[in-house]
Amino acid sequence: MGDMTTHHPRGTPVAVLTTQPLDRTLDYRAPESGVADGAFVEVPLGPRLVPGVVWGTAAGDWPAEKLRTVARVLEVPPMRPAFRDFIERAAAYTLTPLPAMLRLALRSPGLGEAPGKRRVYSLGTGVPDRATAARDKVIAVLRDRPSDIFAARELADLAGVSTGVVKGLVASGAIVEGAQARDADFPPLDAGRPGKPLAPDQAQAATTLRGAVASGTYGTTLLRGVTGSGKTEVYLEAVAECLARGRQALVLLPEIALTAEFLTRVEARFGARPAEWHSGVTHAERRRTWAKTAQGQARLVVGARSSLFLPFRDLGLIVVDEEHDTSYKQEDGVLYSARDMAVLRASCEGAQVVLATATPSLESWANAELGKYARLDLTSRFGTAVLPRLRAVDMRDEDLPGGRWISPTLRRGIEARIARGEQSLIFLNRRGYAPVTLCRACGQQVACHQCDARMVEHRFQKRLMCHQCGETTPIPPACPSCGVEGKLAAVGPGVERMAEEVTALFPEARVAVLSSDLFGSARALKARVEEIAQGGADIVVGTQLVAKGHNFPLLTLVGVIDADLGLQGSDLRAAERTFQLMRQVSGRAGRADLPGEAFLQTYQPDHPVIRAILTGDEEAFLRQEADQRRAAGVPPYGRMAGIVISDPDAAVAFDVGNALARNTAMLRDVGAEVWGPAPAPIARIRGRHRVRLLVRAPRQAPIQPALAQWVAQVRLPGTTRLSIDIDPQSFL
DNA sequence: AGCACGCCGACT
DNA sequence: GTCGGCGTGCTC
Repeated sequence: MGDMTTHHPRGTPVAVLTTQPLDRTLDYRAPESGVADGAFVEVPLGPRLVPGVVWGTAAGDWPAEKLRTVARVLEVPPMRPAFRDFIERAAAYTLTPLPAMLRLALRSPGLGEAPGKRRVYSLGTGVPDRATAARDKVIAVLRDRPSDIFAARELADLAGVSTGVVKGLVASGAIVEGAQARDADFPPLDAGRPGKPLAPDQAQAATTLRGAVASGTYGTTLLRGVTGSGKTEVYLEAVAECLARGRQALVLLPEIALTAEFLTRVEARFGARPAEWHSGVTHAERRRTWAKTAQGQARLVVGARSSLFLPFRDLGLIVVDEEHDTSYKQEDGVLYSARDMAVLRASCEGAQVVLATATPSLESWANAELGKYARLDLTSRFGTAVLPRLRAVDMRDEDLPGGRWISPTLRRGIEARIARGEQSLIFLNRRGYAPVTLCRACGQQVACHQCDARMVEHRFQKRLMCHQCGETTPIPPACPSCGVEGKLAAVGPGVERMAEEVTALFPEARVAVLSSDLFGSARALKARVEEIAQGGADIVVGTQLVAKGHNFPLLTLVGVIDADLGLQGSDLRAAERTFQLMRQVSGRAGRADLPGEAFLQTYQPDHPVIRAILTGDEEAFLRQEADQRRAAGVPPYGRMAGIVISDPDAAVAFDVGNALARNTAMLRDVGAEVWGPAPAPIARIRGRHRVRLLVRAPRQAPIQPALAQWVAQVRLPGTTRLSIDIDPQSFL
C-alpha cells in the first residue's frame, strides 16, 4: 500500500474490509459525501449493517449493478496508511484472516457515536436566596478555584456536603450548570520537567535512547538492567524526547496489576497521568482514549498488548516493559506476540522500540547479537542496594519428613529475618493447596471431566479447580472413581499448603498468601500488596505473581521451594523460563539498603541451569542456550509453527491431521519439515480433543504462504477448528 | 459471523 | 401432512 490517501467521489466503487470473516474485501459504492481511504464506515451486508474500513480502490470483480452503497461514514479520523499496512503485515505474519486482525483495531465501544455528556458545575454570578453553612462551603471551594469546573459529586466531596446542596445553588444562579463532553482532552504532559538524577551508566543509556528517538526512524533497542537498576527512569527519558518532538508514545506492560505503580511514576516525571488502555478501563474511558489517540491528543498511552491496535496519529516510540514476559504471547482472538507486533508496528510507523528487561528472552538477545537490535546494559543497581546472595539448598542432604517442604536451612534463614524484623518470601509457582488429589482406595487421581488435566484442590475456597478450563466442583466426600469415602488425599505442595506449613513452623508470624485466584479484583490485590510493602506481614507465600515487579522494601530473604519445578519436561524453552523466573524472584530480595539472600531448594544442584542461576553469569547461560537452539534448528535460529486441530471427537481431529500430513510438498519446497500429527501437550480442553502438527524451517524460509496453501487443502468438518501458531511458546 | 435454504426423521 | 434438526452456501 502506498502512502497516498485517495478520496473516492460519490458513486465510485471502493473496497471495504469488514470484520465479517470473509477473508477478502467487498466492493461498495462511495456514499453521497464521497469517502477517503481508511475511513471507518458501516456497510450493508445481507440484512445487516456491519462495521468496516475503506481499503482502497474496488477489486472490480463484482457486477456494477449489484453494488450497494456505503451506509455511513463514521466521524473519526480515517485509519492511516501506516496503520493499514501494519494490519496487513501482521495478518500475513500470523496467518490471521484480515477481518480478524481488523477487529482488534475496532475494539472501541461506541465507535463513531457522539460522545456522552456529563453535567458540570462552575461559579456563577447569582447570589443564593438563603445562605447556609453548607452552601457557604461550596461557594468557598468554587471561589478558591474560579476557573475550574466540577462534577456534582466531586464538588460536594471537596466541600464536605451532599450533592443536594450543589443542585440547590443552581436555582439562584450562584452556580451554573453546564454540559461537558466526556471525551475531554487528557491533561498535558510536561516533557521539559527534570527527571530524577541519573547514575552515569543510566545517563549514558538515556542519551543514546534520546538520540534514537530524535532520529525519527525505526530502530529497536534491547535495554537490559537488573532489578533496581533504574530501567524505568532511563526509558522515561526516551518517552520525554518523543513527547518533546511532538510524537506519541506507547508503553506496554504485561499486567494490569503493574500499571498503578507505573502511573504514579509517570505523574512524578511528567506532571500528569497518561491515557490507559486495558481490560480494567471503563467503556467511557476507553472511548475517550481511542478518540484522543486518533486525534493525536493523547500523547502517552500505557496499556496491555491490545493497545498496539490503537489508531495513533503519529507514533514515535513503543516501550515493551518486561519484554521476556510470557503473557505477551496469549490468545486474544488472534495469536500474536505483542513484542514482535510492537517491532512490526514501529517499523510501519517509523518509530523506535525499547525492549526493557532484567532477563532478556533468548529471541531478543539473539537479535541483539545479530545486530538487528541495538543493546544497552545497565550494570549498577541503584543507590546502595546490591544483588542478593544466591545459594542452593541441596535437598538430598536436608532432614525433612514427608509432607513438609521447608528445609531446616531455609527455616533458620526465616527465623533470623523474623528476629530482625525483616520480611521473607516463600516462592512456589503452584496455585492451590495440592496439585494432585489421590484416592488411597483405588489409586485414581481426580481429573477434570472436560480436560486432560488433574483437578487442583483449593482449600481456602473449599473446591477443586481445573487450571485448564477454570471449572470448579465442591471437594467430593467420596472418590469419583470408586465411590469409597474418606480416602481422598492431597499430594504435593501448592502455595496454600505452604502457608499452612509456614504457620505451623512460625505460629507467631503474620503470614500473607499472594496468589492470583485469591483476589477478586486487581484493586484488592494491589491494596494487599501495598499493605505488605508497608510491613503488614512477616512472611509472604506467593506464586509467580510476586516475581513481577512488586517492590517490598523490607524483604531480605527469598526461599524458592522447588527450583527444579520448571525444568521438568523436555521443552527446549524450559531452561530459559526457569532461569528468568529464578532471577526475577531472587531479585525481590534486598532492594533497599538491606542486603538480600535467596535460597534455592533443589534436588539437582549440579544441573547446568541451577548452576547458571547461582553463578549469575547470564551471558554464559544465554550463549549456551543459544548454542543448543542453534544445533536443534529451533527459534530463534529456525522458524516454527504449531498447528492445532480440535474437535469433540478425537478421531475426527486425527483424520484432519493425517490428511494434512499426507501432502506436505509445498512445505518441503521451502525447506520445512513436518512432525505429527500427535496429541497436543494438553490433549483435551473443554471437551475438545486436540491434535498437533509441528513445522520447522530454516530461519529465512518464507513459511507463511506455504502454510496457508497447506492448510487450505483440507475442508474442515463444521465442528472442527484449526489454529496456526507462528513461533509457538512451547516446542515440545 | 449470521441468516436462508434444503433435505431427512418424529410428532399433533 | 408439517415442525425442526443442523449441513451448505452466500453476503459486495
